[in-house]
Amino acid sequence: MKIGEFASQLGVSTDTLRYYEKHALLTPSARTQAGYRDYSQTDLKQMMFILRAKNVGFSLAEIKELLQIKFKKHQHSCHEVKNLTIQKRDLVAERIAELTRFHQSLSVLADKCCGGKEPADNCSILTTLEDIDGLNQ
Amino acid sequence: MKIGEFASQLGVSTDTLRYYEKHALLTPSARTQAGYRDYSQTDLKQMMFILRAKNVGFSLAEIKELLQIKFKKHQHSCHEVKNLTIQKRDLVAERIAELTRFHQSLSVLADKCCGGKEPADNCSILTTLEDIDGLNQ
DNA sequence: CTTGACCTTGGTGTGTACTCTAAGGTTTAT
DNA sequence: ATAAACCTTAGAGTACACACCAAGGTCAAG
Repeated sequence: MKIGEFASQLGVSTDTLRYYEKHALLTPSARTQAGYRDYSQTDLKQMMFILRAKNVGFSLAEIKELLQIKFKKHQHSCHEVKNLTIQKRDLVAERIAELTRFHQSLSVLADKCCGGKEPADNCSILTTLEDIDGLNQ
Repeated sequence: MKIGEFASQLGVSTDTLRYYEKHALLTPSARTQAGYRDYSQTDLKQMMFILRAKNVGFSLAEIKELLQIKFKKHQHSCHEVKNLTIQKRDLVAERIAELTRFHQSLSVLADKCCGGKEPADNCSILTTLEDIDGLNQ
């Protein structure tokens, strides 16, 4: 399968596939005589693995690690895989916590402001940001 | 106040201050005869405004907008300011929702895996990612 | 045999918020 | 007088995940 068909089957761009190849995530198993990339069913499975891993939040670098484990499963332990997963989950949790603090602060700000048509001279949002730390203790 | 002292008072780097100046967030009110940046108390207040806005999750681009409003308050309305705040809050909420989905999927994956020392040949995390969509419907 | 659709490589651009470097000028203390 | 510590500019590098472009080769249809 040439790159164009492969890409449209997966709903990604050909640029993405070349990018993944450059970063050693997916190298097509063959090339045609003309030098065209020739993707196989195995490549399809691997690409689906990559897309699923992306869907659960893994970065490409992390997916690369997962693939290396997947290629040599008996040289790696469940422990390793679970660790990667948990580390990622905890990182995501931290980010959620940070964004939640943002959300909270923004809600407080928004609630303070009337949101009317009048000039912003006494806008509570601006004055709160100007004043001595009302938000972050 | 020269840039070094100003920076250490605020807990930021001199690079950051030059960066903010380049991006029109904070231009020191004066220069010394030698061409050194000379920051005033007003600059200090403005920088604190910027840092507080960052602390509630605004990006530098958004802070720039806020500053432009702040400089000419009577030419802008509360409505504008509140809109910026609410838009940001909603964007943050979307990002939280996405990360929460990631967190959920990663938790499901982690719970499936024993995490033991045995080889990863039958690791549930890997097989789930290999198998036909078990996670994303 | 030519047109159009596809493919190739290599390189550049995007957005975010800085960080670092090089090559040089200034200030302060000894 | 000179060393240390500061300052200046312009420009390059970082991470992430691609998108876009140019110049050219290949392939199938009419």
